[in-house]
Amino acid sequence: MTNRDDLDELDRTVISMLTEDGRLSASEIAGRIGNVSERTVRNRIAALLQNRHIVIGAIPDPTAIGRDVQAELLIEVEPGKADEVAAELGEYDEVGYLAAITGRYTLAASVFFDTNAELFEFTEGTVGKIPGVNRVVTNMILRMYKIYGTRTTALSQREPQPNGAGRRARRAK
Amino acid sequence: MTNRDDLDELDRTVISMLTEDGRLSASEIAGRIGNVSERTVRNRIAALLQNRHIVIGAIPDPTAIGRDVQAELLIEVEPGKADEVAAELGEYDEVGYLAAITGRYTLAASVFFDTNAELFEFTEGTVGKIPGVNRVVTNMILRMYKIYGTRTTALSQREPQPNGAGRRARRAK
DNA sequence: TGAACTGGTTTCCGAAACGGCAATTCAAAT
DNA sequence: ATTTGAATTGCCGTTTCGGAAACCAGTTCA
Repeated sequence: MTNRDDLDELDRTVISMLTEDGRLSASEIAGRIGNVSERTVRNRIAALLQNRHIVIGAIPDPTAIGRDVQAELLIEVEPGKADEVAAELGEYDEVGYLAAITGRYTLAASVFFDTNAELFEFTEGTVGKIPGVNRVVTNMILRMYKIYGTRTTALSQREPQPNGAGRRARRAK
Repeated sequence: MTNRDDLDELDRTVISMLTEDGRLSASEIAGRIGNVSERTVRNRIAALLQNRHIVIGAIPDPTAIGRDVQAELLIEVEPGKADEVAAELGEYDEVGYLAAITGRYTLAASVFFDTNAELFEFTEGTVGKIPGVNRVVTNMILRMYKIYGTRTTALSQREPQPNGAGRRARRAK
């Protein structure tokens, strides 16, 4: 299982660096920190991933990839069935965020679709029919500012990364 | 600026693979796809990053790193000031998610803190005092199931990644 | 029609990073 | 002080990366 509270200073430093840029090399990280061998950093990263303290992944800007229909769902679930319903919802990769909360509703979720029809089908046809779901409130997301700690285009109108090229593709294979 | 709708099939495929594992090598990706040179994949990735279509980063499991106090904020903002307030809130890295929504409230946010005191200080001292903010509703997050498309420990009780070591650190440097 | 152009793709290459292994060092326990 | 389990480190062959130049369409313009 995942242990908490067993992260030391080094782990936290590594995590915060990787949060900024998940593709940083171990040697780069070690270099910035100092007094740590590049090999150790590599070990730590491997362990962090292995224990699922972190996950390294690409976070697409939803609108940039065509998922233009975004919504926040508030779901009222019959008492005692939250975990169950959540497990079911978690299976859909259109669900980007899902949590149990206090207050009027039981679950809060962020969902991304290509079309309104798909969203409707999801709320009505899928969520609404899960046993234990008593109510589903849908609030459309008008603008996404930040998504998992990462600013989206709505907020990041700053300079592009000082990275590689900036060409765009036209022909696919 | 960030262009949308200029992603072709290859881009989407690459993105979906990187979403699963942000550390996949270009050659690995190219290999799985076929008919594409490893170099091209590398070019595409560079472009995707450069245009901010995607961001690759480590996504820490909040509870795993000690951010045990998580909450959903619903914020009512004076008409016309949503962007402004959002820009301000987006600066805080305790804010992991932020979006403008339809419905009773203007903004929805997910925030992570180490202690209740910090959360309180944030809602009362920070958010509450931003000009244009009329109301702040705080719902505690009792359980996080999924965070940016990635299942958290609450849902991911499956096998660890077939990765490197599983040792744990004890001594920091 | 064909030459110049443009922009992505591909190849090539040296430098850097990675993964596995074994030796080493450290800290806690006896 | 000795033992012991675990993390750190160095080493090495393999893989991956970054840069530059050649390559190849499709497009524009004479």
